[in-house]
Amino acid sequence: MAKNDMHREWALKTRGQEESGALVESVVEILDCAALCFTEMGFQGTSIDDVARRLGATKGRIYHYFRSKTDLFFEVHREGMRRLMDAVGEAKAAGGTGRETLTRMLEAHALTMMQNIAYEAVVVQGVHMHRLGATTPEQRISLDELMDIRHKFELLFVETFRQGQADGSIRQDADVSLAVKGMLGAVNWMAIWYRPRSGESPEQQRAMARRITELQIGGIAG
Amino acid sequence: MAKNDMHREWALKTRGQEESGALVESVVEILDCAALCFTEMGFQGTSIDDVARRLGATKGRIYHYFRSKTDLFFEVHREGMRRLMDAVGEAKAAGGTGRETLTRMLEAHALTMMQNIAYEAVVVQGVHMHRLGATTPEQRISLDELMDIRHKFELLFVETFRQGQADGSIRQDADVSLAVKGMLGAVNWMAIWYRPRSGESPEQQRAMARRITELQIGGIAG
DNA sequence: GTTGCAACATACTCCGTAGTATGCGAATCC
DNA sequence: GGATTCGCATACTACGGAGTATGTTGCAAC
Repeated sequence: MAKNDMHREWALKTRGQEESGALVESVVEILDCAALCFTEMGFQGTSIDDVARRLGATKGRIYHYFRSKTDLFFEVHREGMRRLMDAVGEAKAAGGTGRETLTRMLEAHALTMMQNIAYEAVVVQGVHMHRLGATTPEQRISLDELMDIRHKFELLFVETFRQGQADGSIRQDADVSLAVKGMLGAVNWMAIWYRPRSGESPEQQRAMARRITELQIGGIAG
Repeated sequence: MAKNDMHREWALKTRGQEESGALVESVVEILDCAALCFTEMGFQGTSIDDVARRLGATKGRIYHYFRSKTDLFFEVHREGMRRLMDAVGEAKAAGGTGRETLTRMLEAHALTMMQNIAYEAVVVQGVHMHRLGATTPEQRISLDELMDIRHKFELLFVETFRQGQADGSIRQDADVSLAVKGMLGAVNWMAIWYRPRSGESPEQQRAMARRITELQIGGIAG
């Protein structure tokens, strides 16, 4: 029952400055490897030893920082969501019509997906795992929290969509919820097919994000 | 080394008539339960005993028809893809402009997703598992075969898209591959969020399929 | 310079689960 | 009507992998 609880603590603040540097670095390294493993082999398909091997370390190192495999997965998920939230939130902050804002948000979403493909693939997986009934109560709390964030994320888009309908930049006759789910689906699906081509420049990624976004906003009608 | 190979054989013909009825029925029952389990708990999260319990039977019944858990998963995947292919293929067969055809295909895709949500959720999962490196050579062949079908499926849309560009019903300036990936993503994502509301009529489902399709074709611009 | 703790590594335990070997009643064949 | 095969159930094995208990090393503080 040793209360060595550095375990969870750091995750909560997650941003309380440099935090002694080396410590954070070690944790981030674990998260990175875990994200890759989970992405390639799935949650259940990944063993802690797999992650450790990839780290060039052993289980000990991982269990020193994370209570359980599920916790580790959640932390990767959380980090992925945080990056999405940050990018989209910033895009929403700048002004413009609803449609302009929505375009920027979607573009930011797509770009974040591409630049953090491992983390975001885990996020997608986590959403899919949503109805994974059999977990400990403690873990279910974490999962519910993540789903709550997810919901807030979707709400950002819904709000902007409605704002666009109000200012006339977005068509009135659309089912908002369905439209947003469709748009987000198109971008989220990138987690499945997108893999960075070697030597792909940020500018190329940005261009691709713009193109996929533009199609979602403007449709394909000729 | 008993060569009791009813195992795989039936799957290959898969369509050689009623096939003595009761046999097929038993297999289909297994596939249905497996689809539900895989959907709810994921591939690795589902044990053969889980599927058996849901069947009100034991492992024996399952291993009598399927060589391994992976085989069972693939068979569910295959069936899901078959249903998609059938629906979309039929939609493509009827004439019209490229855009009209593409609209019908996408609608059929969406509707099939809704009406076979368990199977199609497994399909989505299977696509995600694509790069599951560590399988037996035999299973990798199955997986590659499924990915090939998947690719052909996407090709159906790409062809129609190009046809639409040729006949002027679809804008010329779009990146075809990216556009199709986006559209399919929007619909595939339904596997994540869509669950049939109790008492939902086929007509309501059809309406939803139409709406989400129309948004993908026409965009949201006001 | 020794006490203490952080940051791991090593060496286990223990249980769930895939796969197998075998049993067994009922239908089918000859 | 005996033999054989089908369609499962039962009983077992074997192993991988999550989690734990316990070292071990280095740095920091005093």
